[in-house]
Amino acid sequence: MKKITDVSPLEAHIGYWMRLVSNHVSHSFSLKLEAHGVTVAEWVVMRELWEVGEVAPSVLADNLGLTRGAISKLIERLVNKELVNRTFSQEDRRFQKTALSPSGRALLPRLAELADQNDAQFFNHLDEHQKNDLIDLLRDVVQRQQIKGAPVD
Amino acid sequence: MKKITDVSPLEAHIGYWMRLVSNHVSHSFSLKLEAHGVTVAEWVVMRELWEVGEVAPSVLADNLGLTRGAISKLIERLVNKELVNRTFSQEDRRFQKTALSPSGRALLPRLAELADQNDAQFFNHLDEHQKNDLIDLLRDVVQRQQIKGAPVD
DNA sequence: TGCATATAGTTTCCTAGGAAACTATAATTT
DNA sequence: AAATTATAGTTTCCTAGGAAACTATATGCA
Repeated sequence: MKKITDVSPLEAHIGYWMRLVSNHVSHSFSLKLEAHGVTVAEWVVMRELWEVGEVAPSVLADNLGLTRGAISKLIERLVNKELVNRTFSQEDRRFQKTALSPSGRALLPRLAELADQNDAQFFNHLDEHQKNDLIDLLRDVVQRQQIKGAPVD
Repeated sequence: MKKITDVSPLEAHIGYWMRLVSNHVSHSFSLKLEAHGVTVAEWVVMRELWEVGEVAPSVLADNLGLTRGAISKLIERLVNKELVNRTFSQEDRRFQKTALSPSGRALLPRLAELADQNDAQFFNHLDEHQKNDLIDLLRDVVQRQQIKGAPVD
């Protein structure tokens, strides 16, 4: 029987171990990106722009699960680094479009390579079967919990 | 063969899915804790104090992988909420000891229950075998990567 | 004893994102 | 046409943690 003051060990929770691993995967990646002067959030935005081409900041916010304030500041940073170009609509002056600049497009595959390396560093000791099972399991959680967006940090 | 501008899909990375799930597990837990006026970082500190009893802030910092500045502010917040007691050493006035207050000790099992519920919400559709395999896999990564500390956010 | 060094903890500065207030622009309603 | 409402994006305020400077205290060594 379970006493009311029973406290289960932290290590009994899957979420505990997953956060511990995930934090380090993310931190390790951020160190790799740092050499290129890019943060993880900036990488995520750039990667999304690589995928979708030229879009409004609000679309990025929706796709990535960020607020508009956050995207606004991220775009600002990326424009300052000349990795993203911003163009303003003539017809409706509320609208912008953002897209990777030539240098952003040139840099992205190199950052993607770092992402590959980072994932390999943490998970390549698993065989293909284990990796697929794990991804399936995580995808299943995402689907069950109706998780939207992308992990930005 | 691999062209230099090939960019692997985000969804191919285990780290991507793990971060996505982990962010939501953590966020969901933070919402549960919010009802009790406690943040995830505060929970982690309280949970550690439950484990180790009365210790110096620096020990908490080491155990949890936080900086001393961060622990200092966390302790301050927890003391203000009267969940933690702080005592100053007479022999060596540089030293403090921190411990859960009576109300902190009373609250902790209820928070632990929320942690159990949260983990269940995300992972209880897995059978015991799957859960154990997953924890083993994550533990193995932690061990291989020499990961120390605890996930605080 | 006195000065350099080590230690414990705090404070300041910086960065980052969310919430909400705000600005600018366009569309809709009356 | 004027006023209201909706939309896109920005700015401000707030919180939080890391890095590093800083304070206070104690120890070691000359």
